[in-house]
Amino acid sequence: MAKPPATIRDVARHAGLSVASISRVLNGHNHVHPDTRKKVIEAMNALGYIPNAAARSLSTAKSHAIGVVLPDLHGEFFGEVVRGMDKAASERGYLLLLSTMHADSRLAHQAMGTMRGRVDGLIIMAPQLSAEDLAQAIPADLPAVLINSPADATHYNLRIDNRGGVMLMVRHLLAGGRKNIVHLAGYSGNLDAAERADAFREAMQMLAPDLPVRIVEGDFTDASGEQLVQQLLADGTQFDAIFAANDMMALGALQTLRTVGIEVPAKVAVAGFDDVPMARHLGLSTVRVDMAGIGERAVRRLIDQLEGSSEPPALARQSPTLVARASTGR
Amino acid sequence: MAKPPATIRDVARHAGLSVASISRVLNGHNHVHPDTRKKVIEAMNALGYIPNAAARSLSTAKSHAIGVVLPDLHGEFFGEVVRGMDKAASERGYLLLLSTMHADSRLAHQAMGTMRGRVDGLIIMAPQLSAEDLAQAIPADLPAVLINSPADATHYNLRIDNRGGVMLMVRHLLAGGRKNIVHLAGYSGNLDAAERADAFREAMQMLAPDLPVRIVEGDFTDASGEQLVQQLLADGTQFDAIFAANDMMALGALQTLRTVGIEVPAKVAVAGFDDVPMARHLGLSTVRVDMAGIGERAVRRLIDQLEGSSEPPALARQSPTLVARASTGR
DNA sequence: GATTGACATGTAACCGGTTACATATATGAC
DNA sequence: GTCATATATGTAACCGGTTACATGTCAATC
Repeated sequence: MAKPPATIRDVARHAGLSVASISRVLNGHNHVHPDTRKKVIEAMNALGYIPNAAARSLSTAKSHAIGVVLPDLHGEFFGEVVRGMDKAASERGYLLLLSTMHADSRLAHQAMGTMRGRVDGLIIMAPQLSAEDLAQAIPADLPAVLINSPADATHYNLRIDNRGGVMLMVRHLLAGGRKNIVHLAGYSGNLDAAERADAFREAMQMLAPDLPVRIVEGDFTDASGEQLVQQLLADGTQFDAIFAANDMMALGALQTLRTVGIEVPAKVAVAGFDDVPMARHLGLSTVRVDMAGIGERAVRRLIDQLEGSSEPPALARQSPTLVARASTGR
Repeated sequence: MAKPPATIRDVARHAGLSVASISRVLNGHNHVHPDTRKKVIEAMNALGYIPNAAARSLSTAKSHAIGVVLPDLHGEFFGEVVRGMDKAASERGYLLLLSTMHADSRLAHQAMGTMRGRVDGLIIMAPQLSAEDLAQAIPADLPAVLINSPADATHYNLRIDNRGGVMLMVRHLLAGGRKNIVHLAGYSGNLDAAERADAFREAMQMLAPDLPVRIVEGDFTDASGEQLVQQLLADGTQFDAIFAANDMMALGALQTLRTVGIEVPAKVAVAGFDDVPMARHLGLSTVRVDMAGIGERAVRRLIDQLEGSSEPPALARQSPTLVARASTGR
C-alpha cells in the first residue's frame, strides 16, 4: 500500500543507467543523448518519481522558496499583496513561505530566524519597526527586499510614493475650490503615516502657500476618524475638506459628518488613501495603491537578485493614482 | 566576510563532543548530562549555529511545513483565513507554504505537486473544483484537510454551516414580519451557493410553509446583485425582503433599491452572508462567518493528524452567527 | 594508424543533519 | 567483588539528491 516513494536510484536501476544521468536529465543539463533522455523520462513516469526537495536543497544549498514576513494586516491588503507575490513567484518557479509578524520586534526576529535555511531570500514588510530593530532582525546572510519599511542602505526597498499620491489628492481638492483642508494623520510610529503628513504639509506649501495647513493625528481606524471630526466640530474649526491618511479614517469621518448632518461633498469634501473596496461602494474619493503590483515587483526583484542579475540596492517608489468619486465633488 | 554557516560538526568540535550529543541536545532527547547540555548550548551560541532545515528534513522525512492551497480569493477572506492558519501553525512550530490556485483543475494538480516533498500535509480550499478533480489533484500520500470543498470520504472537511446560518437569517427576517423573501443565490457551480439556496428553501418550508419561496441566481458579484433586483422590479415581483447569498450581492441590491428610491428597511429588508468589513459600515444585516477560526481549526486538525492523534475523517461545520443591523429593521 | 577532442556515461564523495548500535561509566543489588 | 542495569557518549551508516572527476566511445584530422 504505502510503499516508499521512488528515489533517483530506483529510477536509475529501472532505466539501466546511473544516477548521474537521471540527475542530468532532471536538471536539463547538456551532454545527454536523446535516447537516454527518453529512457529516463519513461522510467520516471513508470515509477511516478518526484525528486525529493529536501535532498535537492541540501546538496545545492538552494531552496527555491521565498520567505514572506508580513505584519498582522487586517483588511484586504494582505490578500492583495500575497496575490501579487504568488503570481511572480510561481512564474519563476518559487514557492512562498509565509509568516505574519506582530508588532513586537522580538517576534520579528524569531519569525525570520525560523525561515533561515528554508528560504533563499526574504521579503519583509515592517512599517511598524524601527530601522534598528529591523536591521537586527534580518539575518545578515539572507538576501532581502523590503516593502514599506524604514530605509536601510543594504536592501532594496519598495515603498508607496506617498508624496506623489498626496500631491495628486491635494491638487484635486484645491481644484475643487476647497480652502480649508484638514489632514487626518495615522499614528506617528507608522512610516507611511509620517510621510503622508509631511507630504501634505509640503503639497500645501507648494500649491497653496496662503491656505492654512491643519493636521490632526489619529490611528488609522475608522473610530479614530469619527472621533477626530467630532473634535474638529467641537473646537469650532472651520474646514471644507477632510483628507485622511487612509480610507478607514475617511469612512469614519464620513460617518460623523452624515450623523451631524453636514452634507458631503456640498459642504465638506472627504478623501482617503488606499482605495479599499468599500471606498467604491461609498463613493469615497481616494488614492489608489496597487498592492498586488508591489508584491509582484518585490518578488521579481528578489529573484533577480538571487539569480545574479543584481542591481545595487535602492529605494523604489510605486506610484499611486487618483480615484475621484462623489465624496469630493459632483 | 561571508564565512560558511556553522554545521553540527563545527559545534561538536568546538564543544569537544560528538555530533550525536549536539543532535540530542537540539532535539531535547533524554540521556544527556546537564553539564554536556550546557557546553553544547554555549558552543552553539558562540558559533551562531542554526541547524540546516534541509538536512534535517532529509533525514527525518519531516518538513514541519504545511502547504496551503487557496483559490484566487478576492476581498478580505484571503487574509482572514491565512491569519488564522498562521496563528495555529506558528503555535505548533510549523510554517505555511502558500500557493494560490486558479479555477483550472490542471493548475490545481500542479500547485499541489510542487509542494510534494516540501510539506508534511496540505490544507486545501477548493469550492470551485468537482469532487473528482479534487480527488485527482491531491497526492495520495499526503495527509490533507479540506476547507469548503466537495465531500470526500478520505479527508477531514471543514465547512461553513450554511444551513444553520441561513436558518438564523430567515428566522430573523420572518420575526421582522417579512412575508415575501427573495433569495439571491450565488452561481450554481459553487458549493456554498448551492447549500445556501437549498437551506433557504428548507428554512422557508419549515418556518413558514405558507409563504412563497423565491430564488434567483446571480454570481456573487455586486453587479449581479444590482442587476437581479432591477430584474425583479421590472418583472413586477412583490417582495419585502432580499436575502443574498453573500454580502457583495446584498450591497448591489442595496445600491439598486437606493437608486430607485425604495426605502430600506421600511419597504424592503436586505440581508447578506459573510460579514465583510463593509457590511458594518453600510449597516447591512448579515451572517457572520469566522474565517480566521476556520483557518485555525483546519491547521490544528491537520497537525493533530500529522502527529498521530488522528480521529477519523469527518465533516465538521463552523457555525456562523447572526449580525442584525439597520438593513433589516430596528 | 595514431592523436585529438567532443560527447556520453558512470563512480563515488559530499551536503548536514539523525539515529541504531556499540561502548564506557556510574549505581545498586547480591 | 561481580553482575545487572541505567545513564552518558561516540561511531558510522543513512536520508536522496548533485557534481567533480574518471572513463569510455566515436569521428575528424594529419
